[in-house]
Amino acid sequence: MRLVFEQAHRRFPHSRGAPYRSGNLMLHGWHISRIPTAIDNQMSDKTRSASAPVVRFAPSPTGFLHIGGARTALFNWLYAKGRGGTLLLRIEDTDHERNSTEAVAAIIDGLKWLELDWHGEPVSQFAQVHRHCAVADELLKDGHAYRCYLTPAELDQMRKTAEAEKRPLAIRSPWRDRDPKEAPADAPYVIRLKTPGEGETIIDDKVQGRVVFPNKDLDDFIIVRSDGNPTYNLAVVVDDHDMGVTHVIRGVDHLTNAARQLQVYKAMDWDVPVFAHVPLIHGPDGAKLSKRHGALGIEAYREMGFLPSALRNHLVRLGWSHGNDEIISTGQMIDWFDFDAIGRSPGRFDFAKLEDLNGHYIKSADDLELMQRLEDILPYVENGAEILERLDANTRAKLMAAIPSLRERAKTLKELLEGARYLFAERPIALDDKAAKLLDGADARKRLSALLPKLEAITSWEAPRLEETVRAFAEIEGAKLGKVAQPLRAALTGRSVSPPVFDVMAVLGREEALARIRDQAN
RNA sequence: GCCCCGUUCGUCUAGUGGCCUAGGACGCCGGCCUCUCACGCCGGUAACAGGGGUUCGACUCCCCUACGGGGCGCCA
Repeated sequence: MRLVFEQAHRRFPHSRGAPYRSGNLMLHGWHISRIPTAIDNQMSDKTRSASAPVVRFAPSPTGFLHIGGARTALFNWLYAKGRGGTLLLRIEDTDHERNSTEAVAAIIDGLKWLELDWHGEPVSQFAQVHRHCAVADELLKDGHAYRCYLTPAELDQMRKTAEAEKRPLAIRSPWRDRDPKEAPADAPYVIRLKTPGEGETIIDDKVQGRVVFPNKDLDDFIIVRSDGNPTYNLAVVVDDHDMGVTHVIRGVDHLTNAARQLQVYKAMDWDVPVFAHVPLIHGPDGAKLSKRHGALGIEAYREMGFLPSALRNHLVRLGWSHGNDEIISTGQMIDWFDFDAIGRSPGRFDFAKLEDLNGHYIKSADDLELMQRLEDILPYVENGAEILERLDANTRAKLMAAIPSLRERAKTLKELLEGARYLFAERPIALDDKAAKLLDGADARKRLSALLPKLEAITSWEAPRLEETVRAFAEIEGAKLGKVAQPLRAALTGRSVSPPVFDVMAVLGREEALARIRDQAN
């Protein structure tokens, strides 16, 4: 399938006049499709109410879905869901050299895991080159753009001069007003947009407010490269327009692009979408997210044992608020989310808070869902393979039975699994240092021996009955419950920490529990 | 360097001129509960970057400075 995608890229060389492409691409089981034609749009327009927003999430497939992208996707999704709108997914793959099909798969996988759905098939921006070029030609024809024959060396010189004079570089090519007939034959050229040069470009941003850019600072940016490929700033505008996008919600790093893109909208006389540029997310130290810290792929969070609901909750609270609400269900998010409550300053990703949130969601999750998620991450966690090996009908039932007591003390699925290890341990179970110490005292093992017959006499092996028995025993012994319960815990789990011992015994089952106690009694 | 944006407890934030001796959450510290660990509960620590204005009154409005961030590609 990957081949198909690569082939398609090859089939449409980056030169003018490549054949128009139709049909869809398949990749990792996902269709990457063309933007529907105008006729298709008319059809789907009927199903959309006039006021319902159309938003899009447009990641570039240069890597995995990172946390900032995930939040952008979430904001778009929430905005659409809350208003009966549509979320579209477009892969910005025009820079074929830096793209990878693995990245597309990772992004799609990440979105699916986060449970963010979109409408239709993901769209490949690259598949639209011809349309982008057609628009560029139109711009050229109408005099809104021009061919520029400036060489890299000349550009470099301009840059240096600007720097020396300490003024910003705003390229206004001499070719802007030159007669095209003077153009050197066969020389490579780029197509630049003829921008106003004077006045102001105003972005009325839903988050950033009214942002004014002096046009003198906006240069005649390139819309088509010398190899005939359209650039990003042209492609987004054309695609957003063709896809009927009404609201562009993306990171602030695109704010200055919005000013440039606005020039394209104006030149084409197209409706301008509503812009909302949301602040970025920083790493724990306040610095920009980098690969070293913070900028993990979304799948890393899954492997750390976080629930998508918890991640969504944390993500939405980063930069957006609804009064003092902290734990916000997806339904509430959808109802409440709007631009006016988005702040303008960047937030930091806080693992401690995510863990706390995750703990809440683990507590309230459905047993079956939890079980499923647990099994899902088994391949990725330490000792997971071991557990996976021993997971059969019997152990699965035990795990299921233990979940209520385990979930209370776990902040992540990983911790939950860690707490469940006693279920999978094989006799004689190994004691950790603290557990060994609990059984070290002169009385501990003796007590276990004395307790054994009482436990063996129990007919209904259930937590309340077990507790009753042990408590009565402790009383007769004149010992505090802890003096009996702790050695018991050590014998049953090999550790000093576990869910309540009576629950442990119940979950383990009569035979296994008694056998473990016998192993440690003298 | 130039352009744009920001700055409330350690962190995420509430706050839209008087309700603020600034509230919540996470974290941290203490206590209670207790068979361990958690949970839960109670209590504590801790912030309006600095300086000028405007106003009867500024966390809230304006200006400057400092600091932080983003952008300034034939990347997206």
